[in-house]
Amino acid sequence: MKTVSRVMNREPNVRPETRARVVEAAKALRYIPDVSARSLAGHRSFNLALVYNNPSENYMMGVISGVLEACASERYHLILSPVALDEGGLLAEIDDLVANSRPDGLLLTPPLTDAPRLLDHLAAVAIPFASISPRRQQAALAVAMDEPEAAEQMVEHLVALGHRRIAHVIGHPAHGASQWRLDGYRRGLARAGIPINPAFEVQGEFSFESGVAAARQLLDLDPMPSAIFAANDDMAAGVIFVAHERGLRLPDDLSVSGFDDTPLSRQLFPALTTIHQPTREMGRLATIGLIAHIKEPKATGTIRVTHTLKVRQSTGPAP
Amino acid sequence: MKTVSRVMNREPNVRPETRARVVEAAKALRYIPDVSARSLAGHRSFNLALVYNNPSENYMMGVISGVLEACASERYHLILSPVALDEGGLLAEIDDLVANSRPDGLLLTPPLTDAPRLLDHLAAVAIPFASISPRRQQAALAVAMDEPEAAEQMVEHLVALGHRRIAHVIGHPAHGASQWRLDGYRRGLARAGIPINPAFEVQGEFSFESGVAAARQLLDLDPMPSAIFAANDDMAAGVIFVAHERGLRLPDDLSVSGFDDTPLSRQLFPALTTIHQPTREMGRLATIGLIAHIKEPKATGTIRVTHTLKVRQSTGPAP
DNA sequence: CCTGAAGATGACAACGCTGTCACCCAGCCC
DNA sequence: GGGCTGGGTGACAGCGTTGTCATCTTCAGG
Repeated sequence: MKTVSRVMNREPNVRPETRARVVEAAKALRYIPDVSARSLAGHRSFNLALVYNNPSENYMMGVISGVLEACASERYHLILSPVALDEGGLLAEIDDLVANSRPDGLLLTPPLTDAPRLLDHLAAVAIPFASISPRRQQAALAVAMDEPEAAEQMVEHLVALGHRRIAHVIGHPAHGASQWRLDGYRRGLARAGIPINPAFEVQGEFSFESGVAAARQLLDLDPMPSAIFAANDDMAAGVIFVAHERGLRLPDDLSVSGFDDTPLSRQLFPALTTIHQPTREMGRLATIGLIAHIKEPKATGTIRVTHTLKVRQSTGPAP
Repeated sequence: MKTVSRVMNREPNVRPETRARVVEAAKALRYIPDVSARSLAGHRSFNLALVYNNPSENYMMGVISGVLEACASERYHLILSPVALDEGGLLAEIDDLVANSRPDGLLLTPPLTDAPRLLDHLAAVAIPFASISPRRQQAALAVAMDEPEAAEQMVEHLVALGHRRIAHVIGHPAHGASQWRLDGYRRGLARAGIPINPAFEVQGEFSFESGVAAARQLLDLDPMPSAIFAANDDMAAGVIFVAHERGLRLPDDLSVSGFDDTPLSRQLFPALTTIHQPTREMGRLATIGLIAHIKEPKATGTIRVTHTLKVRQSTGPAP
């Protein structure tokens, strides 16, 4: 019995021949270990929890599908935990989650990756977690993209098209990505020798509506920017909306670009130039890394993934 | 010990006074039943599986969030199971799911709600399931909207704006909703005394790209339709894309409408007139119903939810 | 050939609940 | 008052694994 257990769990110290016999017998009998019994006896749940509070459904769907893929191959289950952001509620919800579902590990997405009290709390209860795009690596494991570099590259693209009056719609202040992308934007301008114009940096919060508001503000300026780089696709959609509203031709009168490459970016008119963020891959890698870390606590580190500039029709030569 | 079990499971035959004492003690000791032990001893997993194969991420996110809400309140876990559609793979994946995760019930979304071999299989292995928008009620429990009625109402709206040349982009042939919406479209025309024009019914498959293709076909007609009603929002986005491409003014030259009221519909320009489908609520109700059915197998039936016509800026008076 | 170490195997007791069944007791009927 | 019914309570044996530890086997080295 114990030998079967060893074989099913890929543990060492079983003769290859014995192992083969067990595997064969299991197949013949269609034997599949019972998850409940395994977790009761083994003190682990084979559950991972994906904790999120993210305005963008498209982003989450990408992450989720990657996480699911990895979970399936590692025979773990995924618990989705949408949570509130306010600190009191957040900690209570996490406690609830941990008490009830006893996940073996957590996956955090921005902005939860940087909620100090949450991180302290997780450290206190000693539950391993992996972070996707954290501001700083505080998790055992992190998956990240070079966001400033990507944003800089977007500015470069616009500069190459002849733009000099390039505006930026900043993301939600609580997300690390907002700062990174803003930094990249500024670096891009600096590299092109374009001075920073404070009026061209408008605060948004990653939502479509905030993009609309920012665009109205920017397009009221005189001279108005010839290109607007929004920190995500949803806000870029808001910018495009306002541009259409005002009868501007895109990209002739105004270039617009986004960040994330969500499905939305292909469905807008004109199709949106954006940075492809491999959300699915990030979810997958974070999950695989987390599971490895659970099995072998010294497996830690940061995994880097690469972005791609997707040039579509929403950007063109400066007027 | 058994009495505690009864209290925690809200079983009858415990004196109110005893019950209160148990509840109090549980709170004082922060006692929370162990899920693994409960499922091992009780032969149920407290897992529900949401099985889906759906092109629309927005639709699924709506359903998922409703399902999660219900799961949280009923203390169940959700397992997400994206599956292949081809029959061989599908059944194998379901078997795998059932063998490994032993869910207490399944939630099906279109088009899986109508895959005959899948339904037979589920009946054979005697696992309860609930269907969201099934073509016919074959599940113990179904949640549905009056889709033909909703589509008819959309046509009515267009007719009221003076449109007579109203085209329809049909959804994916495997989805029951496609037929319902087509039926509703035809009923709407019939009621307005407008003859059906076969050239105005173009097959799509619910994707943005198929909407683009359908739109090109429809806008090449002479005379072209003055309004295009697409069977979902993604295809409507495709129609809007092509209309912009051709320099048509919306809604002055062409009215466009969709179905589902996904977030996309508010982010397009002009904002899309569509039918609001309460996906979140449908997910929630299906889940609650399924859990009720698991506890009490004679709880069956169809739950109706109501739609709403959302008039936005993509439809206007006929030219 | 013997010894010892390391590898391989298996016996057994948990793990923390629930189903079953026995028991107790109050209240009711005759 | 005796017998019966049914609600309330709890004892006990699993549920199907894994961790621990004992035992057996193998093989290298003396």
